[in-house]
Amino acid sequence: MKTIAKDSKKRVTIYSVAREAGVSLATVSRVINDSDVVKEDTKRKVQEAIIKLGYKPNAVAQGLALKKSTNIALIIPDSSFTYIGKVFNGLLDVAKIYKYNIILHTTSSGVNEMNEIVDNVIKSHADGIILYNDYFTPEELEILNSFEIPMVYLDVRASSKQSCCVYVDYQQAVYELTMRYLQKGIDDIVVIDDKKNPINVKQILAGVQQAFEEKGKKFEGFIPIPEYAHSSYDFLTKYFKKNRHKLVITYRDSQALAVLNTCTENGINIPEETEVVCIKGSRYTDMVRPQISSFDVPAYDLGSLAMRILTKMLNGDDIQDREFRLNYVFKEKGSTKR
Amino acid sequence: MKTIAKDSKKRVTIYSVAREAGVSLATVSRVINDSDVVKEDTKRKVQEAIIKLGYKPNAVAQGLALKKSTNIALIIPDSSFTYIGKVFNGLLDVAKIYKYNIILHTTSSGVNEMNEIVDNVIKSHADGIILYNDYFTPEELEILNSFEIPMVYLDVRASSKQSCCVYVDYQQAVYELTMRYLQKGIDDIVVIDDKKNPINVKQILAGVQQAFEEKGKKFEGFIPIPEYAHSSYDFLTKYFKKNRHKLVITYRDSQALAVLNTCTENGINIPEETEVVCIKGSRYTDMVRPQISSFDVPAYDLGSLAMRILTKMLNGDDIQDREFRLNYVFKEKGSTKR
DNA sequence: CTGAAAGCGCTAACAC
DNA sequence: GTGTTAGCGCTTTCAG
Repeated sequence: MKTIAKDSKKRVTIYSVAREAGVSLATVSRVINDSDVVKEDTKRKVQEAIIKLGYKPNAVAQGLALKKSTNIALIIPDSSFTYIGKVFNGLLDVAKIYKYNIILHTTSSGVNEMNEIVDNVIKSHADGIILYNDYFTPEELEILNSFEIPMVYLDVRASSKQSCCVYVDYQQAVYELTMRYLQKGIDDIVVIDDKKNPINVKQILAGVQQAFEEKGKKFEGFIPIPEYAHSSYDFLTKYFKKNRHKLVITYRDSQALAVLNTCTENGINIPEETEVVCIKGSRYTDMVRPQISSFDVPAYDLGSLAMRILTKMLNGDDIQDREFRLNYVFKEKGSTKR
Repeated sequence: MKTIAKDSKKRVTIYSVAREAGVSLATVSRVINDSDVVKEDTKRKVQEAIIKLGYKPNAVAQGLALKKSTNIALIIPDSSFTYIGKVFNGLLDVAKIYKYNIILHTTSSGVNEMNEIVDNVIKSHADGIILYNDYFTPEELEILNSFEIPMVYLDVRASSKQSCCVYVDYQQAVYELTMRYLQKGIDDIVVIDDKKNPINVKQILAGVQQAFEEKGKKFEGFIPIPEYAHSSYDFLTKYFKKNRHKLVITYRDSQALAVLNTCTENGINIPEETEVVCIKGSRYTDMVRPQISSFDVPAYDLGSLAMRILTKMLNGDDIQDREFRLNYVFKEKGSTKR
């Protein structure tokens, strides 16, 4: 029995299917695109041919014809990954060298590689962009915007005519937190810098300052991480050997852990003498002892909402709100007093 | 002064550049592909036009013409992400619904969606595949392999004619570890199950069993996580309230933490009474107290090597070895005795 | 050294 | 309902 050679290495195209089914390629196209004008009978024939040949439409060709690639660029700082992140870093570095795109675009702090990324995003004809918590300069954003690709900022409050954002109001969260302490008469509050999340730290500072100002005080508790420090963990370990404060606010879980460990090891009781709050709670803030009080951020929703909004934009739907705020919950644990 | 309308929303193509430079599109193509046959003078003209118009080649069209997409599919279980992973989960779930491909393909345990993933990978014409630590069934792999797309397994030891692997020999690592304990006369050793990393657990078990067998003993210390358990963390928390062992081996950091916390809270001294080893060390295994002894796995290298090998395969280079083993280092910390 | 033209696989008018 | 055909933007022979 002679069939279309199944062992031929040639990828099966819409032509082969058409031939096999004895119809034109237009008809096959209609079938795979669920057009309802095709007669039930022909449709069946085509579908059988598709299955028989194992045909799968070539998305690249579809992309060319439709002028849309059906992929979206996700731009994200490589520092955002934890363990598995390292694997990604490796993958992506080399992929970049060899010009293979993993459409996960990561940015590394310092290096001015934004142009390269914009380039890649444009060339790959991403239909939309999701930009996670990153520090593009206004000029770079301008360039990105000039291509008028729908974009949503993730975890950052910013928007423009072509973009929306999904964010958590860290400023408000920290404002409320600070306010509670100030009302208790506690103002020895410090905020730890986080080079990897400058935007968030800025928001945290804004929240603290807002509270201080409202109370007629001046906030001076910002603790920068010096350039020479190996890591913020190292620096904090040293800093808290000598200094103590009533309330320490950190963004990342690892920083909160550094404070926790150092204080404990130096006989400073937590939370009696020093209280610690981590803004971005994680599984780990719950797994250490004492557990670290933190904000519960709806990470999943942040992602899904961003994507959902982007698809709406791509769909040409009318979007009234451009900024979507998600709520947080303060989880009071062992690192703060009741 | 009249220039090609810069405010026209139409994306600039190779034609526009050709017109602007007063050459044919073939020449432009040669220039952007660094062909050396173009006269220096024309090349310059073209390059100027490119810059003037801000031309960027359309990778989709190139993909069609060259029959290669220059992107590679990365398949990875969604459970592999930690915090940032959750964001991804959200992004990807919705992206899938709307048929937008983030070329990061994630698989979720349980659901039989492998076919869908294979489909996507094929349709998107990925030139290569990296498969991270996942549990495709042999049949599914068969299908994937049938397309003869170069593939590298990451963190799993497996290979075939079209695929290579980059892995860490967990079995050997655990074998050595177990051997040390057995030689000290300690055989109350348990291995904790990890539903999210079945392959690795299998390797761990193999290592332990190998050591036991060599010592003429039978290993019976496998602790499965029952189906009804909310999470392995919860289960372990309960289990170690009532049971104690000399050495506990876990794969994930969170499981080691669960053991650590529970033992400590129940007055079991670590490492004096119970020792804990986490196979996959992380930043967190170092950040808790006591620090958890673990294996240092070269995550970055795992990723970069995998990608490097893949590019070689895509390049048609001859590859003699198909399996690449990377080394681990045992980091002895506070959760084990010296 | 450069241009003309075919073709990559598919979609979308436009005919019939 | 279904087939024909003209692109989508680019690469690559093949002429000149």
